[in-house]
Amino acid sequence: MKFAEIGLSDELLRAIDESGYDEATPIQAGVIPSVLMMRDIIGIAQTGTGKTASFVLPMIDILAHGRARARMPRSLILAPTRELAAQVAENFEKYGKYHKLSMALLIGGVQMGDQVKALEKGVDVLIATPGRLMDLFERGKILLTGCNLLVIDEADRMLDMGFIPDIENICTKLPANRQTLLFSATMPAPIKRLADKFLSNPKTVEVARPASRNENIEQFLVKTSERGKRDTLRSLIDSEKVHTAIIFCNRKTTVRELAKALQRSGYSAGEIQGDMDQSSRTAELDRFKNGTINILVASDVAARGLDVKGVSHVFNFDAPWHPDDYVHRIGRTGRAGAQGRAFTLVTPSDDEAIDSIQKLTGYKIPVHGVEAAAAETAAAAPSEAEEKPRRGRSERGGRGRGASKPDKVAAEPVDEPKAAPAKAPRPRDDRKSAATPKPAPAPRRDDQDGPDDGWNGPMPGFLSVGFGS
DNA sequence: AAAAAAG
Repeated sequence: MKFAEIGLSDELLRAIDESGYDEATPIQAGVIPSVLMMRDIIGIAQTGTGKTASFVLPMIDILAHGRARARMPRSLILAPTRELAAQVAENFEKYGKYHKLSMALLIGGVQMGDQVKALEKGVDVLIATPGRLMDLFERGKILLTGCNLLVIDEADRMLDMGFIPDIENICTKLPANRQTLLFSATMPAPIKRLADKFLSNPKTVEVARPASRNENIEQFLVKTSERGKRDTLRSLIDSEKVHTAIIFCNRKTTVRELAKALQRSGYSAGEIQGDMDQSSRTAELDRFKNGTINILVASDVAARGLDVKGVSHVFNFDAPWHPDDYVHRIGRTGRAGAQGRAFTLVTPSDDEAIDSIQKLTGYKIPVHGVEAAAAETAAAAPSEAEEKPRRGRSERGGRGRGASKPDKVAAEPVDEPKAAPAKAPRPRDDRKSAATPKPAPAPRRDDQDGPDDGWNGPMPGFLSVGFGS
């Protein structure tokens, strides 16, 4: 469905057009008309499906008329992390450029002064993380009685982070006859209860089944050892022709150490994790988005919802403890129709985690063959001083259970690589390693995602075998 | 087991 047929204003259509969009995604086609008719919505979708625009666009038109009063925001969007809140704000700026809507972004980690000032002037759109919102509310800086539109974004993540009581609290402070939109990638029971309690006669729009496999993402397990992880990762990065990658670790300390190690090895890498102050977090994310760095080492702060265009690879340096996190992490690639590859380093102690991931997704992730061998070589002759070889040790995972069960064979062929558009060339990465010259990064569009935002996926020239379970 | 979010 075309945006022009969806019932949006001309000014908005112009902004959409200038952002390079024409066709609405399924979630947008399902949600936007109903929001314009003032219905409550339950949207079951992950980001990358165009979910954010599905509420931002109609909100801009709904809020186009009328005027905000001091301390009385007209609408409220709740997001679980600061980065996601900022991302929503960027969308309002992009699509609202022909409207004069006022907006405030209320997130922690930054000075309150500007936020309070904006509130005093009156805002049409308030975008907030729960903590800072509650804080300012309790200080009497916000009145929610005039807030007729509420969006709860990434509700399942809010649940994971223990925000549900806050959300309920906030809901009771809004007028009862408001419009409420709730978005969630999955629908666990507590979220259903929340929806039953605070939405009236909602329309449910579902575009991707939770934990269903995104066919655009090729997944692999890479067997390694605790000690061999860094070398395994480096050889993977080198052999994979990485354009842009996010590397997930389970711990903030691991994030920091790995980012440093990669920098020392000459990679153009940065980090993002919750112990960094907000300005560094934002700065690192910007460097990644604008191509100054092409590798971002991250904690799960970046696992969900983060929308960076054209991420070609996700590496799980650590297998995530919770299977849900796996789904969210790999979802940072293969977005908006592009192809992506996701590699998870597994050590023998990760068997359980991998089991539960495979159970959740119903997909047996093939083992990547070549790198496992490379890891053993690497472990026997580490390139970095801190990685002492430890000999005479079995690198075999799975306690031999699955080793004799090579059921799945060849990796699926990569789909026809899409030609990348030749505009906005990214800065080159500056790896110093001359032995393995990096391919020039594909050009990248920074303004939006889109199906043409691809890169040339390498054809895997190896066999994969099944992982024992 | 960790991370995130208020400070």
